[in-house]
This record gives sequence, C-alpha cells and structure tokens, in this order.
Amino acid sequence: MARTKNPAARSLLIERAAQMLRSREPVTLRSLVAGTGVSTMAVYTYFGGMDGVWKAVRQEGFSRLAVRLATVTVSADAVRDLTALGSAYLSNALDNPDLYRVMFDATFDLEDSHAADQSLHHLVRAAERARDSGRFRGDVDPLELATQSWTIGHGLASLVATGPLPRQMLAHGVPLLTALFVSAGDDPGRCRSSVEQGWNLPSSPPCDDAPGEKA
Amino acid sequence: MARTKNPAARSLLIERAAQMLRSREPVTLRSLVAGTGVSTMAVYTYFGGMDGVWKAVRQEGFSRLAVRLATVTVSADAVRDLTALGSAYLSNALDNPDLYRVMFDATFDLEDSHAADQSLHHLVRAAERARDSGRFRGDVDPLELATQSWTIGHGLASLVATGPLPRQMLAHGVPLLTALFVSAGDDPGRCRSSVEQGWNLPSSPPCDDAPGEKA
DNA sequence: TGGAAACCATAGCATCGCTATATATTGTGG
DNA sequence: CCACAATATATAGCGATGCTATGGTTTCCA
Repeated sequence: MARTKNPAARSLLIERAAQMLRSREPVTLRSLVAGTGVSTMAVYTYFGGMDGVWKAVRQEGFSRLAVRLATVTVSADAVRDLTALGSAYLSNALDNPDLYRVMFDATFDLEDSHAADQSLHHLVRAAERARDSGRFRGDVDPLELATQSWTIGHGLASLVATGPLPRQMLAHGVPLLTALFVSAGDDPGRCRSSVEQGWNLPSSPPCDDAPGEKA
Repeated sequence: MARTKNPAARSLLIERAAQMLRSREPVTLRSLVAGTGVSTMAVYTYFGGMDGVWKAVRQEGFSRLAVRLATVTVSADAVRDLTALGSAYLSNALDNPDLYRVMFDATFDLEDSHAADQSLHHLVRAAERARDSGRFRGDVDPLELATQSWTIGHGLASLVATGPLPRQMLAHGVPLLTALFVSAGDDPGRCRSSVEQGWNLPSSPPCDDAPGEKA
C-alpha cells in the first residue's frame, strides 16, 4: 500500500459520517457510501473496516475540539482563560453532541489518548499560568487542577449532550469552576469576575439560550 | 419446552445480559437466549425486542445504584453523608462499568428519568439537611447542589469507568467535592474532615487500591 | 371439560459487516 | 511506447444480526 491513497475520499467519508451522525441517520457501511460514487470496498482500503471509520470519526471529533480550544486566546487573566477553555469545551460538545458521544464511548487507544492529552494540555498550561501569576497557591499541581476542570466539563457535557439534563443546566459550570478555582487559592470575588468573563467569552457561549432553540 | 408462565425468565434474561456485559461478550438476541432454554420469541413476549432488553438492563443498573445509595446511612454529619453518597455512586459505577455505560448511552425515557430522579433525591435530601443544620448557607438550593455533586460524580465515573482516566483518578473526588461544599458555605477544616470520613465510608471505597488489582 | 388466551418453536426476510474473486486503473522498467 | 506488476475498485456472496409470520403447545378459568 505504498501509493498515494486518494485522501479526498477519506475525508469525504469522514465528513459524511459526521453529518449522518448529526442528522441521526444510522451510519452503516452501505448507507455511508450510498450516493458518493465510492463502493463499499473503498471503506476497507481507506479505513480497514467500520471500526476504522469510527476511529477516524473520533479523531475528527478531537480535531474539532482542538480547533475550538485554539480559538481561546491567552490573556493576562489566566483564570478567565481557564474558564474560557472549559466553556469552549462545552460549546463544542453541545454543537456536536453525537460526535462527542462517539469520542467517549469506545475504548481509548493510543491515538485517542494523544489527542485527549493534547487538548488537556491547553488546560494544564492555563492552570500553570494561574498559579505562577499568584492566583493559585504555589502547591497547586496544574495537571491535577486541569484534570479536575476536565471532570467538571465532561460531567456537564455528558449529562447535557447525551444525558438527562436540559441545556440550561450548563450554567452549573460557573459555580462549579468558581468553587474549584477558589479552592485552589484564588480570591473569591476576583475569581467570580474572571469566571463570568471567561464563561461568556467563546463564540457561542454554552449557557446562553441558543438562537431559536426552544425547550 | 414445557412451560410455566414464566415471569422468572424475564429477570433471568436481564441478569444474563448484565453478566454477558460484564464478561465483554456481545449481547445479541440469539446469544442471549442460547443455553437458557427459552427461545428467541420469548424476548419479544417479555421485552418487545432488543430495545426492550436494553431498557430493562438500564433499569437494572438504576436499581443496583439505588441499592448502593440506600446502604448509606443517615448520620448527624450531613456533609459526610453527602460525600458518602457520591462515593457510593462511584463505587457502583466502577463495580459495574458496562452497566453504567448502558445506563447513560441511550436517550433517556420517562422511566429512566424517574429512576435517575429518585437516586438524585438522595443527594437532594442530604444537601437539604446540610443546609438546615447550618453547614451550608441558607440561600443554597439543595437541588442545585445535588445536581452539581452529581455532575462531579458522573464526570469522574464516566472518565474512569468507560474513559481514559486510570482508576486512581477517582481520588479527585475528594478535593472536588470539598471545593463544592466549601463554596456552599461549609467551614473548610470541618468540610475536609467530613468529606474524608464520608469518602471512605461505603463498603468498597472507590479511591483505595482494589484488592489484588494490578495497574 | 372445553374454549380462549397466552406462550413458544420454527422458518424465513431484510440488512448488517466483511471477504473472495475478478476486473479496471495506475505506476514503472525496458 | 508498451508490457508487466501492483494497487484500487466492483460484484457477489457468506455468516450473523434483529425481527416477523405462522402454526403448535400449554395454561387458565368458566
């Protein structure tokens, strides 16, 4: 398999799978290739089977998450940035709920772990900056705090995107993150201000009512 | 084969499905009834199809969770009780990871929501007692605080039981819950003590190294 | 005891992921 | 420029899936 395998068909199928996921159509081997001009065998040359398709879709999900997190710019207020990263994480999960579900329902392999670590690293760096700028205590481990922020973000995303909680429950992110950051040493008043700023920073704030969305 | 009108077959199949889930065997219509003496049609008379089987399995999961939560006895220290409920939630999820996954991967229907609400109510009552006993501020909404505790518990359970985090990351539950309860008004020192007591209370503490379990 | 209702076994259908084989396409050495 | 080898695609089919139709068996109750 040395030759250049048509990379256009690969991303076409991944995009189509993501779109079918969003429109709630079942993604099967035959329905995936239907209408695209490629045959079922192409799936096996490109992905090695449906498992490979799901793997690629997961990576697409992580890729979109990485893009979202990258839109959060670094400011002088690291607590604000940390909150903005959490908010971006949630808005990404809510904009791609089925993709988010696929990302976390299969067992993680090494590539997934790498992608997840890369995303987590955004949070780690922000936590480190918050500590080094004096907002958090010196004994705060940035990785631990980032993991705890991730736990809050994933818990909310999971319960709201694929679970029983309604969308407005995302607003719990504000008090939860505030409590965590205050426990890390931040001043309560200052923390509240930073969190509220960061929460509403991303392009599509996850807590505000979406345009035209009805409960 | 002969036959008794057999309500026992229902719970037999549910139990078998849960066991197959635990042993990682694929649960299919034919494999589910294989060796049990009941035929494939029985699945349709009892459950109406495989969807009904999964629904029943989800209910079984919620039922086991309810049993776990019920083992947490009420004490004078409501913060300890609240933590113990979270700890019991996590130990249940870790003892039945596949069941836990099934509980939260399908879309919730009314029965599931009822079961979840019932479990959540345990937390709500404990939060209410913590507030009324003066540990939390008077303006704390027990339902909100219970939901936030649930978010932490579900986030940890999901990331550890079916996700990328190793088991020892469950220990993050202690600082997360402490931060939340302190933000609700509890005294930091007292809160830490209560949380540590409650965390190690359930029969199988989720953070301790399991017996004979190797990383 | 007889009839009605509930229950179950068998066979078969459409579809699923996947594979084997044959054909078309592509890249490369002479 | 052509013949050949390697790769990609297309077709057909296999085992297995969930599900349904149909007819036979068992159970219950009047």
